[in-house]
Amino acid sequence: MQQEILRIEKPALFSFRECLWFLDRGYDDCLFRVGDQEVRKAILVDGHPVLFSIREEGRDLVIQPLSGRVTLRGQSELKAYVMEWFDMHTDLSPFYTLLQKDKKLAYMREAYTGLRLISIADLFEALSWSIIGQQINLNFAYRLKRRLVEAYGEAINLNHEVHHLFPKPAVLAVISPSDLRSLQFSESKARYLVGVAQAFADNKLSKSQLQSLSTYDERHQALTAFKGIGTWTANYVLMKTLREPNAIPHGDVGLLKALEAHHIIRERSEAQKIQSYFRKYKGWESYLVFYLWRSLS
DNA sequence: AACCAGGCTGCGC
DNA sequence: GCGCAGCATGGT
Repeated sequence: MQQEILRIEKPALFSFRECLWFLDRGYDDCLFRVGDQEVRKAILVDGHPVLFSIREEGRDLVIQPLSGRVTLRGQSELKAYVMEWFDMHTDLSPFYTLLQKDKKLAYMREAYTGLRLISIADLFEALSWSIIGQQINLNFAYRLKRRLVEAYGEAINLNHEVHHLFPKPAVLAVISPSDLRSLQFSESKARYLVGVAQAFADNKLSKSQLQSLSTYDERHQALTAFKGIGTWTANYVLMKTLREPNAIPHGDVGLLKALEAHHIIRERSEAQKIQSYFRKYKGWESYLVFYLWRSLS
């Protein structure tokens, strides 16, 4: 059953190719598949699993549902999802003006033109992913995520390809942390993950509840109240899911590495220097972090 | 073979 | 309030 395609007009300073490049930068992410000119992904739309592809066509991004039934409401939901995934609402030009003034980073304007801060729209997925990624190298982190997703997530099969959705909180809320030990999660990491899943299942934590808080500090605090969510994780999620423009995952090893590589700091302990550097990017801190991450690949 | 990876908690001081 | 070991495993 071929379904109706959806179109989104691309904003200025948007490069689908740069976004795809970032998605496919050498890690084994199990939640989408990047092809030559397109990406395929499965998500829950209007309560139903839907597999879709995104490609470019002239001035538009074209979304093609590949399996699953998309209702009329689902269509606008799917469009909204894609716009959020690639941060298509933001006007990047103020950020590029700031970059231009920065001798060390001005090259990024040309090198990464149109790269958008790729989001993780789902709060539970973002928290799980950042808990998984704590302290270990990214290859290992992606492997852990794949094991978790393949063990507990729904799957859509199409043309001998399996497309997974991230597990629902309700599913992970009722497992035992020791079940995750066999996937090579550490004991504490397994506890954090199940604990967060239970918080979602018990409705003690949700994206909308977080969004209803009025200040950054309140949102940050609401997150760090849970075991396993420290300041790095909270800021990572505020950046990737809540799209806080001034979120900085302080202490992030990748960020520190990139700052060293650009001779912005000499040592990783120079917190003051980092703070004053970011002051020049007020309102665009998270974009700066994202572009610095991009520079590592 | 140590040492570090997209950190965090719990402990001792 | 601050420093530090321990965590599971892979890569260098």
